[in-house]
Amino acid sequence: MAVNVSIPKGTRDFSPAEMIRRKYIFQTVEDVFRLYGYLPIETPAMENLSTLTGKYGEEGDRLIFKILNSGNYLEGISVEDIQNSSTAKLAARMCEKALRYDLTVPFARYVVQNRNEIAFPFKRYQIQPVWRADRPQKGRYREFYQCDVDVIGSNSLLNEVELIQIIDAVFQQLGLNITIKLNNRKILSGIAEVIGAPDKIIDITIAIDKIDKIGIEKVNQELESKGLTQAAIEKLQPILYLSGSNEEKTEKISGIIGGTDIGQKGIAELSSIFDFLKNIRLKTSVELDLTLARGLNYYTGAIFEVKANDVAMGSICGGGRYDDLTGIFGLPDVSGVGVSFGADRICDVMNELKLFPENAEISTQLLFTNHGEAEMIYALKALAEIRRAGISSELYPDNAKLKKQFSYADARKIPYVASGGSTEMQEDCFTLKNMQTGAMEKKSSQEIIAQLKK
RNA sequence: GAGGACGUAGCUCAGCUGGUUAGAGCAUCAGAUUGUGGUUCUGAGGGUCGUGGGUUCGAGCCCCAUCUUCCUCCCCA
Repeated sequence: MAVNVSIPKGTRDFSPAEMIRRKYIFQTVEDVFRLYGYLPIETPAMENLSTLTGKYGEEGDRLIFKILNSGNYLEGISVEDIQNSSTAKLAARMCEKALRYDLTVPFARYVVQNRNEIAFPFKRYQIQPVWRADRPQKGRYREFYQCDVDVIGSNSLLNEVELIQIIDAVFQQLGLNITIKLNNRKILSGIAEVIGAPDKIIDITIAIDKIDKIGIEKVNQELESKGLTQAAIEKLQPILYLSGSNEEKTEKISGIIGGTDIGQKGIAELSSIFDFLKNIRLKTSVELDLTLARGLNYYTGAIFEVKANDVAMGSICGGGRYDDLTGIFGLPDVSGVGVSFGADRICDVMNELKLFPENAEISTQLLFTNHGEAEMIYALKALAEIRRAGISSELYPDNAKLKKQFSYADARKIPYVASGGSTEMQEDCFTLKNMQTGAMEKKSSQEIIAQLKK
């Protein structure tokens, strides 16, 4: 036997049973996207490395899978280059392509490249795998599927509201209890400005994002280590302690950062989203969470995150508004907003909660047993007839022992087995066995169709 | 990038303070039963104990290295 075969770290094979579950999620998500008027696109698995670098922050750049140039990838690189350049610089010279890290940046590139053919506002969805050179662990893979919905070319906050509706609809259909967390980058910028550290916005947001995990003490320590003054940290405290209803929180934060232009804008956006939501019946609660930061650099307005209520798992859906992502590629003043559903994590959560229907993997309804040449032709005729009636059915390919053929039906959870031997051939019928009850009855192919159509 | 745990049959695992030929359950295949599965009984196949090195008369077990998987941090879907 055996060479030791395996697949790369953080990647997975999917069995038929798993694929049925995954397809169920993809189908649900896609149906909702279509219902809201979004259209599908796909982009290549690989992009030019330069398209991707610099969009995801320092950490993100490190996690991009790079593709070594074909041919002599060392061409033009000297020993001194290797000794003196950073690995990132060398990688840029040896790798002009990379695997996509998310679907938003390739989408922005697509929009810029096809701007003349696109009718704005452009509503698209995209369900494809992405790759990250991260260290795998629970709910974290190196290859995983994102299901993105975005609308680009519209500043209206209605889009944010629509995305919240989509999130609500998807998870309601999947039967998952979730919480939608909402925040706004402008509010975070306002906070940074008020406490006199506008350049520290990223450090601040990353630190306060951790408040649930590591507690206020450690957050303050981290802020200090990032070079924030004691006075600034002091000013930040009431914001970290904020509690109450969304309105109460909005009011309090408004009192603190309402003086800044950017802060005021952020609050206005947030309030108008909440105003919209009052008129819509949602099953899920939307919660203002000022500690929600999200690391991706390109967000400028609303930011979303969805967590499953009953399972410990990272976010299963996230996104936000990006005002200038296309600007980087030469198409300024086009704002977009979108969210991404993490299909793999959703699948993990649903598995843990046993939310998948038990008999989802039943595909074949009827198996014909095989008794030899003449009987095979006899069965084949009926098989074609039954398939024309839309009943998924198959004929066992080998004249094996019946025990084996029935075991196969059993293993495949096929509910009915039809046998046609010499006796049945004379009467122009089959013996149909109900595998659950064990009952057997002689039936013509038409009667079989009638029975299984029920 | 930092830290921790695991690795024995296709799968889940047992294997005593180091001691003959490494076990069990499930799965697979065959038979009991030559046109009827899921229950039962009998039998069979399947292992360089993750890999490499070391200690020892002797290593699945101890030591070192390495790889993998899982988990935590960082970050994220």
